[in-house]
Amino acid sequence: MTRGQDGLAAGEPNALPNPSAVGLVAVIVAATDGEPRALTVQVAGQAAGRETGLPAGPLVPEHPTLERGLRAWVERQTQARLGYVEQLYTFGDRDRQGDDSGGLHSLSVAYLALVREMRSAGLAEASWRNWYAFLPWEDWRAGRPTALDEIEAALLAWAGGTPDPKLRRRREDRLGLTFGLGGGAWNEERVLERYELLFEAGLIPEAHGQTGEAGSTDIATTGQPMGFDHRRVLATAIGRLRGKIKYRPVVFELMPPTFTLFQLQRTVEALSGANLHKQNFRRLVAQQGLVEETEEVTSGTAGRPARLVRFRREVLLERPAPGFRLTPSRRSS
Amino acid sequence: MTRGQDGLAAGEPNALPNPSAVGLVAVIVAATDGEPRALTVQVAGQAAGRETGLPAGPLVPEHPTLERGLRAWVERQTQARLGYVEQLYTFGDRDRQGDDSGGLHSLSVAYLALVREMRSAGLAEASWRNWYAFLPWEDWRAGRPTALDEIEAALLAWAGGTPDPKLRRRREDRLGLTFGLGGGAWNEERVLERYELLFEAGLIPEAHGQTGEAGSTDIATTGQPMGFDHRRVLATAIGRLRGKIKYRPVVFELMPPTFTLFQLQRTVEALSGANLHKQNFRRLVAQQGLVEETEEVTSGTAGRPARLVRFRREVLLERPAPGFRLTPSRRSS
DNA sequence: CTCATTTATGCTCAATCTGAGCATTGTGCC
DNA sequence: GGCACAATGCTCAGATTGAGCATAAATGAG
Repeated sequence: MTRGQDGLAAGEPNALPNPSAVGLVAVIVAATDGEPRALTVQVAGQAAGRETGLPAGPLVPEHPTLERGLRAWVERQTQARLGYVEQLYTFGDRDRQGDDSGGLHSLSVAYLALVREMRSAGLAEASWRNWYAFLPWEDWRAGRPTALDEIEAALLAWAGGTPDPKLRRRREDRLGLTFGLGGGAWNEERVLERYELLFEAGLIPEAHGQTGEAGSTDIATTGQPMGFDHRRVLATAIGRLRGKIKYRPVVFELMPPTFTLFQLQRTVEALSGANLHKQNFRRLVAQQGLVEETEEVTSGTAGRPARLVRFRREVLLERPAPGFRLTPSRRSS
Repeated sequence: MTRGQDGLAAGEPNALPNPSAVGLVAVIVAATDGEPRALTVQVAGQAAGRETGLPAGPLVPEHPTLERGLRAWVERQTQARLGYVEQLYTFGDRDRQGDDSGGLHSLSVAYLALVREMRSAGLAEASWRNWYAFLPWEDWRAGRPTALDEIEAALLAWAGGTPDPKLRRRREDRLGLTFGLGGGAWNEERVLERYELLFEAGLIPEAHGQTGEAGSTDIATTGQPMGFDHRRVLATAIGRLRGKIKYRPVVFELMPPTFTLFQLQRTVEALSGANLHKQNFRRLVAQQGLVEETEEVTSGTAGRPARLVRFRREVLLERPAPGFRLTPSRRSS
């Protein structure tokens, strides 16, 4: 098992060679054409065959800092400067690791990284995938996701499927809180909680047999599975990012040097999974002073040409570094 | 080095026995009489003698989940139900671990826990300490901390102490961003960034020699040191908690079953380190529906008796689970 | 060339939300 | 009784928000 100088070996199967080893996982996010993408790799699955997963590998003590090591590795893989890197969470569940053959604990330290360009040059087995392929119920941009009809039915059945009235009540409460069932609102940040609920309810194939019930495994409804519980990591990343853009100007790390306000809006919408009121969005960006105009305007596209703007890096040094408040509109179909 | 059944051994020196081991660290927070406290223990210092630190110990694979294991351990130690547990961060800097004798990487997974009662029964070497003893510049409740005068002077000297004009500019920018120097505002959430800046500037004794400069080490100014870079963990916890109370009703985990609105306000102020406008605070709590009145009122204290209220647990199931927006007032001296 | 379509941009308006205070009401204490 | 100290009620102006209306400036179909 010789490795190069990389701490993380992306293309390789990431079955942990040493059960007590610590691993790194990265959710590397880009946004192109208004779609949110995550870098995925093909890994050796638990069963035979290969399956999709996130870039991951064992932690090697090459760099003085976890983040520094991750940064260097990702930048080499994606040929892109990392605009933003954030530690997400350290997962240590023995029952969710995928391989718990050894009795020893193994940890995965997960990171979120935002990149501007999406050339994945070199990396043969890696590809950028729309992240909603894995979590279809999270995309409300075209209105309520159709996947939710089936999901809700299955969840209600799951909640009602227990004889214990107290447990049933608790399950129903969780449904209301996470999926907005029973009059609650959809909170776009509760991505992880929704995934975990589906997992418990047996709707996630990765849970194979761990939770008694078995439900629909239609990929169009419950999304494409990933190896090693990596969908949980992805869900964590999306939820975190959706929260972050509201109070920190991190979206700009995904944008090209100059862009139009509408492109910016599309990107924010892609991340948050909801549509925004256009005029109010520009007003927000304007008064926060997040961007400055360039001389150029777009051309060739449909509609009136838009002015190109660029991110005002100075805002990072100003006030409580603002982001975007998200307020869904009814612009959807 | 026999240990009990506890994954974390609090009273014991936590010099990692195996340099590749993963450790847990916990910031256990309580609030009594309007003061924020953290549970501390005495540990064997890097040099001779004992010094203060946070409860920590090696991770043992006893529980299926990291959080579950930490929860069980803390509850046993503090004799209190943990209201809230949150993973903070995983620290992996080789140059900050305190002992980096072995070449291997060692990680510390840090957790934040909130407890209601503060009986630390049993635990001989543990004690609750006002967390501002370790970070005196973070407490603005009695007005601008006097410690800041000296700190600012030292920081300005540090920033100006480099010949490279670009580096100097960057340092000054960071001073403005974190400490509000040069016209910026004080952002109470940037606790960690402030600590790290002081660390870099050589004002933190724990940095002994790692950063060239050596500055004031007056404890009243730069706070009481901790072993193993645990002050960084504490700073992370405080910053995180200060952010959290603004949008999640976590303060209530620190309150007794019933309390007055003013006690609640005192607790929020203790955590955030800033004073709030009283009338607006109650208005906020009222319209958010965070509490419900009880029959009882206080007596024996100075001033008009206050109505006792209790937390409405139902809000956890309602809307985007609100917290407190903090807006400092000028009530301070 | 003209019109329908599409996107960009400017502006308005009412409903809230916020930050700051003023005023009044109860209690324990001297 | 008069004070000091809290608890509560209410007001008010300014800023923020959520929703639209209206207009301008391109492209592409016919």
